[in-house]
Parts: sequence; C-alpha cells; structure tokens
Amino acid sequence: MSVLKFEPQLAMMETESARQNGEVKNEMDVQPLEHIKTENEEAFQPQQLDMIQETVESSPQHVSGIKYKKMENGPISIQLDQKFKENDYFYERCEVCGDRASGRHYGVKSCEGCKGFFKRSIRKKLNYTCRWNADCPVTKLQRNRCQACRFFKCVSVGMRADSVQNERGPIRPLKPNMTRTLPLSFSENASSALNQSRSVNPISLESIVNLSSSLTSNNSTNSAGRSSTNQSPVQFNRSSQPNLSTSSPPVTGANQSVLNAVFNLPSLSNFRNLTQLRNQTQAAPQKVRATVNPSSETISNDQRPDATSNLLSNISRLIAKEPDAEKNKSSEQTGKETEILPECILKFDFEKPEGSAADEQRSYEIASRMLFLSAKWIKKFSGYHSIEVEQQVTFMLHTWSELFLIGIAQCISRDDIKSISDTLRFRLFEDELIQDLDLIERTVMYIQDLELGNIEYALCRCLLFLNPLVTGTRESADQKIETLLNDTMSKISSLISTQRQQKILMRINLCKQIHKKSIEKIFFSCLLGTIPIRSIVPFLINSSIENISQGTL
Amino acid sequence: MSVLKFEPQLAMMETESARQNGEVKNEMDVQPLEHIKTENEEAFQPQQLDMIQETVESSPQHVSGIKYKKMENGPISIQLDQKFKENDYFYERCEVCGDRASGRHYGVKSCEGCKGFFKRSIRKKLNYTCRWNADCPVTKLQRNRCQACRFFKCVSVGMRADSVQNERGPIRPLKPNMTRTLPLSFSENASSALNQSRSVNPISLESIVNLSSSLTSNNSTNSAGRSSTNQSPVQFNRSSQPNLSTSSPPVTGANQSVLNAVFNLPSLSNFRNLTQLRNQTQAAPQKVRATVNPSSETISNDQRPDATSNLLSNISRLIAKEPDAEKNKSSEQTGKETEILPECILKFDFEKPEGSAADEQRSYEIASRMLFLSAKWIKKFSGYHSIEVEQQVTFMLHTWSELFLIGIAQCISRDDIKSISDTLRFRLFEDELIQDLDLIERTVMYIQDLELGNIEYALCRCLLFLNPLVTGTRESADQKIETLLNDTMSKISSLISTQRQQKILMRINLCKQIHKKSIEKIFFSCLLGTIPIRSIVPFLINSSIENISQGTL
DNA sequence: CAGGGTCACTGGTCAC
DNA sequence: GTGACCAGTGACCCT
Ligand SMILES: [Zn+2]
Ligand SMILES: [Zn+2]
Ligand SMILES: [Zn+2]
Ligand SMILES: [Zn+2]
Repeated sequence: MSVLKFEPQLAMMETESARQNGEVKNEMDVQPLEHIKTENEEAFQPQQLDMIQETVESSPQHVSGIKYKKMENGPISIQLDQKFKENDYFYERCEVCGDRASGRHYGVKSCEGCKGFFKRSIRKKLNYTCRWNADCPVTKLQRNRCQACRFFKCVSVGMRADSVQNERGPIRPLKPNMTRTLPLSFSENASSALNQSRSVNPISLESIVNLSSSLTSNNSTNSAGRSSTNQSPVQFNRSSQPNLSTSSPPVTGANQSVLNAVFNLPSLSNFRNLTQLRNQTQAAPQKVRATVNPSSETISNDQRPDATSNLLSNISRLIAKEPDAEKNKSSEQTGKETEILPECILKFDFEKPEGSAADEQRSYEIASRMLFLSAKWIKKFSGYHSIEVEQQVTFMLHTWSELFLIGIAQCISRDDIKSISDTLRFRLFEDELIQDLDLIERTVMYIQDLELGNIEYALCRCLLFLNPLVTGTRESADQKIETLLNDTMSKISSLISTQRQQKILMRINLCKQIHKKSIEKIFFSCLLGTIPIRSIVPFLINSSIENISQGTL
Repeated sequence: MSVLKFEPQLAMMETESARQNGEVKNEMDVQPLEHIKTENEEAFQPQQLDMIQETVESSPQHVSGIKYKKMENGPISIQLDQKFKENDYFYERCEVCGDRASGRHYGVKSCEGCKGFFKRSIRKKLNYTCRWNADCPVTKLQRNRCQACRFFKCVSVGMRADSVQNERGPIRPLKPNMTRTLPLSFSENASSALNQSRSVNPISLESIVNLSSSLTSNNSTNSAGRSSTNQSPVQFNRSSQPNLSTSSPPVTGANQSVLNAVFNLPSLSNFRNLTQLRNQTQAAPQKVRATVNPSSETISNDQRPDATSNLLSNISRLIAKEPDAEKNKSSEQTGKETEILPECILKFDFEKPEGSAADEQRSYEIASRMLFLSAKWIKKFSGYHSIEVEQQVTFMLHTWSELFLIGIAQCISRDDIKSISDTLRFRLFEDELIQDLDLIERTVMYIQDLELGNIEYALCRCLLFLNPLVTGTRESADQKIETLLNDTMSKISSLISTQRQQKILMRINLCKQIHKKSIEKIFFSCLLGTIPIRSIVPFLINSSIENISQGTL
C-alpha cells in the first residue's frame, strides 16, 4: 500500500526537467512516512492504513473549498465525517503559519500567503531583519508582523529555495474590458494587424509567413542547431538557474543587518512536552498554536511525508531527544569522564537518516542535521561554560563550517561520505566547487584516518570552537576563550601522546582551509538558495536555547 | 554557426518583412559566441562552455535530474556519474527548447512541456505577443519567459497544428464541449477580440496553422539535421574534476598572455652572473627562459610614478635586490642551526621597502615582496627536499596565503601592521573584506604574540607548506609529504615544549581560515586587477629559480 | 509510439 | 507588500 509511485519514477528516468513535480516527488519518495499516495482522488479508499491514526481524509475534492483540495500525500486518514469536512479541521494546515494550506508549495504544505511570501523573498533576495527578539510568533494572524521571523520559519520548515523558478514573462492581462494600451499600438494594429506588422516588437503574421517559407529549405537547420546550443544572450543567468545557490553570491552589503537579526522558533519550547508522545515529528509549531488554534491536535498526528528534508523536523527531532540528554546529564554529574569532559560536551549523537547513501535528499538531510547538531552542541558547551548567547552566535558564525566538517568526520562512515560526495558532485557546475567538494572529502577522511575516539572528537570540537580571534579586540585575543582553549589543550596533553597531538591539531585545523561559502553552496544551497548561513545562525542558536535552559545542558 | 551563410533567403526576408524576428533569432542561434553568459558565470573558462551549458541545461532544477540519474547506480563512483552524463546525450532533445524529448509530437521531437504548450496554444487559439524583441531564447530554462517566442519556435521547427486534434473531453465524465470544433477559426471569440485590440501584433492562429502546414514537408528533415549538430557526447566530465584540484589550475588564455607579458622579464638573466653556484636545485627547465630576453635592465631601473601598481616594477625591484641578499647569504654558509633546519630553509629575509608605514603604495609593495619571498622560500625548501617544480606550483597554489600571512607575522612589526591595515582598510568597500582584513590583522598579531624565533617560524612555514591533502589521492594523503610533515613535527617536539607546541600549531593554523580571495582582493587586486593569484603562481615559482640558483640559497 | 487528459504544482495579477 | 485568485505548465498516465 505504501508508496505507489516510488519505483516507477526511479526506474524510469523521468524527464529531468521536472520542475516542481520532480522535486516534490523526490521528497516524497524519501519519505518513509508516506503511506499512501492517492493516485486520483477516486483512488483513495477508506482502506485501513496500518497506522493507528484516526485522522481521516475524506473523499477529497468535492468538499467545499475548491481551492483547497486535500493534499494527497498527507497523512491520510480515511473516513471523515461531514462535519469535519465542513470545518477547517479537515484541511491541511500551513506548516509555516497554521493557516489553511492550499497545497504543497516549495516542498511544504503551506498557505497562499506563505507561498507568495517565500517566492517574493527568494526572488528579490530580500534581507529581513527582526526588530524584536527573535521570538515573533508566526501565525495566521501575526505572520505579517515580522518578515524575518516568517521567512526563517519558512526555511526551517523546509521550503526549498531552488523550487522557486525564474521569473516568467508577464502573462497576458486578463482584464475583461479594459483596453489596455500596452504598447502604443492599439489603433494601428487592431485594424491592420495582419498587414502592418512593421512595428517594432510584435511578431507579425507576415514575418512569420515569410520567415517560415525561408526556413523551409534549410533555415530550420540553423534554428535547430542553435536551439540545441542554446546560448541565450539573455539576462537571467543560467548559472543561477540550474542551481541558484551555487552561483549567485549572497548579499554582501547588507550582511551586517542580517546578522543582527535574531531568529527564533518560539514554539519549540512548548514542544518539549510533547516529546514523549510517540509522534515527535515536526508538528511542533502547530502545536503551539494549539492554544490559538483548537484544531492543532489533528495536525499533530499528521505525519508529514516530507519530513526528512524538513529543517524544522530536524529541530524537533533533536529536541525530542532532549529528555534523554537530560538523563544523561544527571549521570554526568557523577561522571567518571567528567574529569575530562562533562557528558554534555562529550555527547554528539548524530541520527543518520535512513535511506540510500546515494540519495540526494538524504545527503542534504545529513548536512542539515549536522548543522543543527552542531548548534545544539554549541549551546550545551556554551551553557556549561557560561558563554552568552550573543557570543555563541558570533562563534558559530565563525566556526560552523569547522564543526560541521568534524561532525561529518565523526559521525559519517567513509563509504557514506564517498557516496554523498559523488551524489552531490552531480549538482555542481563550478569547477571551484567541485574541487572544494573533493577537498572536503579528503579532509574529512584524513581526519578519520586518525581514528579518534569520542572524547578526542569532543576535545577537537572544543579546539575548533574556541577561536580566540572571533571575539578578541584588535589588541588582544579574548582572554576567557583563550583560557578555555588552554584548558582544553591541557586536557589533550594529559590524554594524548605528543606525536598524536600534533597530528590531531594539524589535521583538524585543515577544516579551516575550506571556505564556508563552498560548504554553503554544496550542502545548503538547495534549502537556502542565496540566503547565507550566517543569516540563519542566530536562528539556529536561538531555536535551541530552550533545550538548554530546560535541562539539556 | 556556419549556418549563417546558408541563407541568402533570410537576408532577403528581413528587409522585406518587417520584423526580423525570425532572423534575429536565427542569427543568434548560429552564434557560437553566445556561449558567454552575460550575468555571472562568465568568469569561467571559455573552452568548456559548450559542455557546461549542456550540462547545465540537462540538469533541471536540481532534484529531478539527479533523481533519475542516480537511482540506478546507487552508490556509485565517479565513473558511473560520467557514464550517466553521457547517457544524457543519448536522449533525444527537444527541438524547441533542448530539453529531453519524450518522443515525436506534432511532427517534431519534443519534450512534454513543448508538446503540451503547443497543444494548448492551438486549442485555445491563443494570441501571444512578445514583449521584447521577438528574439527571446527558447531553452529549457527560459522557455516560459515568452510564450510568443516559444510558440514561434514550435512552429518554426515544424510542429503541425493540424496534428492537434479536437478536444476529447474528460475521459471520465464525458463533458460536451461545444465551443470550438477546430482550432482554425480566427475571429469569433469575444475574448480573442479583446485580446487583439489590446495586443500589438498578435500572432494569428490561422496564419500559423497555414504556415505550419506549408512547412510540414521538409522541416522535420531540417530539424533532424540540426539536432545532430551540436551535441557531441564529449563534454567535460565532472569526474575528472576532483583531481583537478590537486593539480595546478589552468591558466586561462587571456591571462596567460598577460602574464607572459609581465613575467617574461629579461632582467632575470642578468642576475645570473651575480651568484655563486651553491645550488643544486631544480632550476633547470625555467632557466632556459632566462636567457631569452636581453632588454631587462631598462626596466629594472625604470621607476614609474605609479610603479606600485605595476607588477613589472615590483618584480624588477625584487630582482634588483638580489645582490644584497647574496651578501647575507655568505654568512649563512656557516649554519650552526643547520642541524635542525638547513640554512636555506631557515632563511627568510624580508627587505622592507623604505617609506612611511601609512603609505598605501608601500603597503602593496610589502605584500608583493612577501609573496615573492614566499615563492622563493618554496623553491629553496623544495630544492632541498627534491620536490618537483610542478608539485611546488601545486603546493603554492594551496598554501600561498598561509605562507604570506606567517611571513607577515615574522617580518612586519606590529605597528607597521596596524598602519598598513588602516591604510588598506580605506580602500575597501565591501564589509566582508573589511572584516577579513580585520581578521587578518588579528591573526597575524596573535601569532606574533608567541614571539617565535626564526627557527620556529621556519618550522611553522614547513608545517603550513606541507599540506598532505594538496597532492593526496582520494584514498590517502601524499606519503612523501606526510613523512616530511612528520619529520618537521618531530623537530618541533624536540625543540619546543608541549604546551608551546600546541599554541603554535593552533595559531599558525588560524591562517587557514582566511580565505585566499580576501587576501587577493585586499593586498593584490591593486596590482593584479582581476587576475587571480593562482594564475601567477607558476610564474612565481619559475621566476624565482634564478634567484635561488644564483646564490640566494 | 503518438495522440489524448489530468491535476499538483508553478507563475502572475491586482484589489486590498 | 500581501494573498485570494486564476492562467499556465508538464510529468504521468491512458488510449
Ligand atoms: Zn502560511
Ligand atoms: Zn521577528
Ligand atoms: Zn521543449
Ligand atoms: Zn519573445
């Protein structure tokens, strides 16, 4: 019963051109959760799902809203009472704001508003700044209060920037009566459109005819040849096209303001309570709204199919583990290893997404989770050492790539790395990026050659994180950080032979030579488009604040 | 490209029939030159454009393309990738947009998109108007930008309107559609009337239909011929890319010439005499070149007013200084420290240009000299350890920035650094660069805080230079380099306390976190303009040979 | 294989 | 700028 289409797509090479469809599909494919895919509306059958959920999906379309159709992949349900249909409960909700969703957009069930907002944001490469405290709620009623928070909610929920297409030509104005004098031509053309086709732009009938005749013989050859070559002098940069991300340089000028923006998912804290529920998926945000929105529960049962590529889901998942972490922490107290490192700093549990190593989605998923896990670690480390949140953000801005890489080295097997590397290499079109990916691969494996233990990895993470230049003044490095760094090095000295120490230090520092931009483009461009990671760092740190304050640490 | 010649007809056409739509298009089509991409991207190597484009196009938005490609291969290897890519070329391409064709539709190999588009256009009797110059490129990525041009392209490659059948109505419900029986009629719809009045020069459906039918006979043939034209299965393989990184990046044609102009300095030959031949080194191959040019002296004496921005003058000046360097060298001979490091490796004599520290020109001069001195050191080091010239280039490509920074740390006083930093900061307009300059300043000073001795600096230089990943294979790092690196670390161990070792290793590696591009822009853009340093690295290595061979060593 | 249709997704529009 | 609303697109599937 599960995924009907799973295979066909894969097997067949469907056309690559796949725009939206392809993507969505992909996501779906990876979804383990997706149990049913209704081919047609009709197809839906009340057949029972294996799941226990009582959520129901009624027969789709005829329901009231024309616009709002049921989304097929949803977590389904079977029978729905009329009354349910009647009210909003029945409809899917926007994962961003909780409003009624109108379908999947950019990979996420979302409402028209959030869809349009996201599109505009990506298209215009807007940089938003939150003027408050990163905790602006993003709900139907308040979503327009803060663009920054709304946008990052979109991203965190998994909207994919690369699903936003190029601008198209303006569509013909659909106005019924208004005679729009678009191009001057009105009078002339109307009357003698056929004959007078001399005007500048328009394709005239004559020209077409003539041309066609001329083409008949051999011209067509030309055009054909050209079409294949396809060089267009146009304006849209192709480069950005294939993968927006890889090429387009992120905004440089306005960085500062972006950096100031602080992003936060308020809902996360609430979510904690729910973690015990078996379903710990990303439903969180909506849950919060539960107070506002009575219908949320229904949603909470909802198993989004595309959870895997969902940033938010990552957060949720991480948080879900928190309780365990706390328990561990208690043990830390007594910790045997505490002498060296507290458990909270030592811990770095990466949950690998299931699926084929060669799966592109999974690769991005891994990258995404690693970034979140790094942020989480930073929070824990910082909590333990009383480093302020602002500083955490600053440090992460400078060291996220290094933590990311060493995280990969620690948690991903060599074979996996090779597969991922090969998979991602496919998407790259810039030589430079390909080379950097290669360098990344070798760097990570070179570190793995050391076969570091978890404690060693933890110490290395500390070393990379504790960069005294990040917060130092012009005159001198940050003393506190320096001290922590020295402490860490002392620990290393006491545990590891000099020779191994040297190797470790040299190798882990090789992570620094990989440019952050490259990592962004290779691993995160798909989700973020042109949005630089530095813009979401504050968000990452803040979103995990709750975890820590509530006991993770 | 060659196509242009074919059509006398076309030429005629354009004059007479107003618009040159067709023609313009054709012309463009034929243009080979158009490979150049306007927006971004063009920075790349011209040579591979063809393939790049192909690649780009074929990969759609992202996911989809990959999806279908990768499935089969699973884990894959690079080779597989390649194979896949090649496979792409086997597929028929849409003659309209170049996307992958799904078969023949309406008489033309075309993709699903164009098929549907054409059908809809005919069925709905759409009137399209190009808002631009009727020469919009019709490619996979841009086909939706202009319906008029896309439609025209469809017609021009021979799609037959009469192959479009009547609407059949919904399969299921059977809906009676009475409205239009045949696509041909022109005037009857109210809506169409409205549209016409509004639009400038609508493409009349009728005319098109007629036209297409007339074209029918031979167009297909043409198109076929064309399709064969461009796609050469060749293309560049990404797979080869990875390895590229290890080797020296290709110098683009344009740069090459420039560089030759700059570096074919005759002056080098003159200095040959000056030295004693202590050298055993590898200078041989390049040596040859030295003899070539006689006129050098003039240049060396020449002091251009704007000399600072003149690379040539810098080189000349540096060369001119050699004699002094030699004198110092004599003292070296007796190396006492040779036990640890040979004098040739230990030595790193930087000659500061005279003048005010705040002088901008002097700042660039310092940077320039430091780069040259680093190259010189590399030569010496490599000579001593029998590293081949090619490898030297590769290593310098990867490590020049680090050597540059540590050189600054060793040779430039704190005050000078501050002055230089302040001076250069003035010229920067990008926030990012300013921040990087700031980071550079702090990094260098942080290293200086260690108050390293010359031996230590030399050892550090070795550590930074000996990057095993630069030449390693995918599977393992370079063994020879690794050994040298280990030797160096052993020396460090024997000389320096563990604690200090750690600090040194951590701090010097901070140099890696500064992106080469930033250093280029900050310190060398003035001299090099847009020429990347990687392009001149081979010349640096080669040009310093003489110096070395002549006794500097 | 080449016609058809479908409908989940894009995009753009224009009162608000 | 927002978002309810549609026109258009194209991967899939059927005939
Ligand atoms: Zn929403
Ligand atoms: Zn906000
Ligand atoms: Zn096409
Ligand atoms: Zn056009």
